[in-house]
Amino acid sequence: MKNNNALKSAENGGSPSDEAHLDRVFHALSDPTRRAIVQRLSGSSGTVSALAEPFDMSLNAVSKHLKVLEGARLIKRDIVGRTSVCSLNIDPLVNAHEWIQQYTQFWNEVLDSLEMHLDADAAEPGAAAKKDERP
Amino acid sequence: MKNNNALKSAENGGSPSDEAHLDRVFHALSDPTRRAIVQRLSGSSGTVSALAEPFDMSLNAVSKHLKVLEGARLIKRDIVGRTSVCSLNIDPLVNAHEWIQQYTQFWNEVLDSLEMHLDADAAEPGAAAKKDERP
DNA sequence: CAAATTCTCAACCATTTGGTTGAATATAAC
DNA sequence: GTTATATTCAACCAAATGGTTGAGAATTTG
Repeated sequence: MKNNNALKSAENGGSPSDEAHLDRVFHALSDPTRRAIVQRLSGSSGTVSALAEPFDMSLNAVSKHLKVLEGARLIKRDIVGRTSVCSLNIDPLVNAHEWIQQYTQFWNEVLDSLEMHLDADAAEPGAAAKKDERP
Repeated sequence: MKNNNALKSAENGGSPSDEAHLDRVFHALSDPTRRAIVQRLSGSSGTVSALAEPFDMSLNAVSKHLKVLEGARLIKRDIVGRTSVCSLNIDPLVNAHEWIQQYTQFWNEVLDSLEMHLDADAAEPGAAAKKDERP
């Protein structure tokens, strides 16, 4: 198993009534503005007005988006003076990631083993694990 | 890089006006009924009524959910006689997976390298890249 | 052909969503 | 203390969502 750091943190802080939480996380990610905010916050944290600046909508609209992200626990806020600084929390992303991986992983294994059998140069066993070493 | 099969198929068939497609995929996954259907279909394909059977809602409601999943290209339908058989298409799942991975991956690397420094038995360099080879 | 099965389409309804504007709150600066 | 800045709250609105029921359309069965 890899990525166990994130997995661990997801187990700890990331499962409050699991299904409903996944609802909120996927819903939060279903909007392009909110995905852009996540993207932006993956670089560095920022205040509400800084986050709102690139978007062609009112500050209030962005504030609402931030509340949706906060509801999904994708961001946390630190109140600094009169500004509130938002930063990314990847735990719910890991939850979503894991949910999706249940299904992609199985099929990737099927396809990988299929390709292992179809590949002409797959003579030595165990080649499927080092496929990307081929330039 | 591994799992390049799914990555490849995602590049080919999975990017039609990318952003809007991600909207639809994440939205499709934000509903528990639809996630259950995806889960169910990951086992085997099924007709509309077979898929509707476990749920406490009308057949029509499930039909709508299937249409949402179809709109996100998460399922495809094969009309067999008077039944339509739905099956899973993981390409959009891989797209979503990749989007999320942009952010989880970076932090996993940070955390992994942090753990590498904290772990007592992390003496040899380059260990972070082969963590999952450890049984 | 008639009847039953499988599924979609259309209309309707309550609730949520994503946006707006305007007022209110709290902190910082003058 | 007054004014400017940063942010949220409240009300409102159009559109989308998730569900319902009832009427078709297509296919299989009797």
